[in-house]
Amino acid sequence: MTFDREQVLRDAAALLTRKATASMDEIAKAAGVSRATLHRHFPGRDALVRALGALGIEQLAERLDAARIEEGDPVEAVRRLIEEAMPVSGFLAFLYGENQLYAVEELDEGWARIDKRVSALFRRGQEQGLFRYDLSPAWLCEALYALIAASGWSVQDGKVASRDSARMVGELMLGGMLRGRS
Amino acid sequence: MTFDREQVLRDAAALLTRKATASMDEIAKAAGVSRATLHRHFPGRDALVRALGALGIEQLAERLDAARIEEGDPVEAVRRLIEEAMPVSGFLAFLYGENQLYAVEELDEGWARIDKRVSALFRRGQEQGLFRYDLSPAWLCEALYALIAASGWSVQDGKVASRDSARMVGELMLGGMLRGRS
DNA sequence: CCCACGTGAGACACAGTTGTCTCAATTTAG
DNA sequence: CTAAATTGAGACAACTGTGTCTCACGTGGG
Repeated sequence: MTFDREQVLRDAAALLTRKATASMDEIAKAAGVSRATLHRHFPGRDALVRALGALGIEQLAERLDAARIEEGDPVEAVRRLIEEAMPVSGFLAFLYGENQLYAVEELDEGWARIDKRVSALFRRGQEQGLFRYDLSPAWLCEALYALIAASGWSVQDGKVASRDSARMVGELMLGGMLRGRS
Repeated sequence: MTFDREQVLRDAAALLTRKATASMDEIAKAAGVSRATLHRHFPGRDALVRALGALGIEQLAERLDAARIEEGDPVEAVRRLIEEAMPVSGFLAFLYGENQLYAVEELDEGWARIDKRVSALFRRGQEQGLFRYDLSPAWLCEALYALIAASGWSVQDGKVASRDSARMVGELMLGGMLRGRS
């Protein structure tokens, strides 16, 4: 049967986010392949972790592109960002978690680029008088990633319905950061 | 010199939250003791993890008590809760993260009790017409833990000033969940 | 000053995991 | 149907981390 590299990396990210100490054998089982096959495609645990980090960065960047966060009304851009990020919340949780499974410069750089774009969106909203100034863009970024990751876990744990998750994150996040409220 | 059990567990929690794969030697170094001493006080990695989980549960419960979250105005109770939880955000991040370093029933039970009290606070606020109904207590709990944990990391990373962290969490959280807006 | 207690350092045996390899079985493509 | 490609299973060597132990050293109390 065919080896679905992307699916294996998704499964690996999901497991490693919850159990960073998972062995290669456990990862292989979670991905539905054998340990030998995993080793054929990734020459070592380190290579596997780097590959899933790189895929995560790539897919997150694609989601930001799809959300067109540099365009239009910042409030709507934040909503689109949340909507688009949900399907890759597993990768976001992995990358954001900084669980130090990786210490790869190119992943740090990739993450920094993503963070910069999101931070710029929050700053843009503040400059337009839409978002509160007293909540720093740095904090708003951290909060957003934490809520998206948390919602991914909540969906996985059945605590939140998948179709509700973007709205729940969006309402809480935007409700807290919009200006013009008491 | 004296062995400060609580400080060692705090240091261990801080390291393990960021690096779940940290070895006993790394944990010992982070705590400023030798691996032999760590093994003298905790008969194994498993015992250490259980001990820090138990301490975390105990201290979080004490913080909830100090915050008196069952009393008075729910909005003020949430503020007090956030304020009191900040000093133990490291333990919260560890327990909430469910990184599966532990699978100890008594820790799960302890966490479930804490979660129940926090959930009851959100429900009480909803019943009094103060908090939005469309954001479930389950989600509000997850979001709160995620934001408190994130703020702990942000302080540690220098992205947020320690004195600002409770306010940042509180404004975002309460701003998003209060009724009578937009 | 002396003794008891506790720690750090390091050695050592053991267990688990990793990485590699081989072979049989399965799948896929022609 | 056949051949090539790929996978699963398991063996094996090497490596890492754990848990235990011993000894020397430092600290504190009497």
